[in-house]
Amino acid sequence: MAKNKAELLQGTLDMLILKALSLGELHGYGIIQRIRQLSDEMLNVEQGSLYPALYRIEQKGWVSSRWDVHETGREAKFYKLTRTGRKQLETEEASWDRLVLAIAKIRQAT
Amino acid sequence: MAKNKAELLQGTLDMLILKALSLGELHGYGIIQRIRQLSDEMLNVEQGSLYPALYRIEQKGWVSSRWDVHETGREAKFYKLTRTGRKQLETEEASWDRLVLAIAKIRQAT
DNA sequence: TGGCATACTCAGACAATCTAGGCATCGAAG
DNA sequence: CTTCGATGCCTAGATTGTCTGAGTATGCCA
Repeated sequence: MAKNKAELLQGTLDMLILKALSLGELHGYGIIQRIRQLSDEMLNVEQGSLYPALYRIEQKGWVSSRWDVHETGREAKFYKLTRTGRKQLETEEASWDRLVLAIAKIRQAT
Repeated sequence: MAKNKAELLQGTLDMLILKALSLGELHGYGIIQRIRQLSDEMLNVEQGSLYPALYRIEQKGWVSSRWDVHETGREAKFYKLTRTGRKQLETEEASWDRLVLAIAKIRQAT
């Protein structure tokens, strides 16, 4: 908050990653690009944030990964949403909606 | 996130405190109650979060405080939004709106 | 050949919140 | 009258998540 650079709030990154992967298997670097692009450049995830988050998320079983070569001939680690991950995404989206609603209520108070 | 207890996201607390105080001078304990009440019990700020936050916010000049006795006869420290604090609230609300918008964009992607 | 975008990883710093205590007062219930 | 919950303030420490900044490596293009 308080800066006008695209900043994340703690706790939203997992949801964004899961959402990005819900649109299809992707490698780490691609996740960053997809998030940036989908948010109209408003959100920018740093590599130093993403990879630890991916590791954390994989440990929890929400995504699975495999090394592969993509069309450009380069190697990359591809991440895929698991069934648990999809459920988790729904949970996090619901939490997010609740939070947004709660804050909206407070904001409209006079 | 991920728990269904009322949880805060880092970065939102300052905004909530400032918003609560924008409705009128109030003491610490009252801020907690006001936030809980306005959010329909969805948001619950812990004392251990609030008081350090108030201290931080006062250092930044966004609120001023004074000890006083309220109608019940008890002493309490009353906090009041400063002019800078009011500006800060606007800034934070704008940031929040941007974030909500950005995440909404990502969420609606198919 | 150099530089840029791509791609992964790790170490360390930092900030904000939470847990879990401490202290004190007041009113109501037993 | 004493105990207990609600009110009210404060602090220490742990935890967590994100960031900065660094390193490594590949492929492409000028």
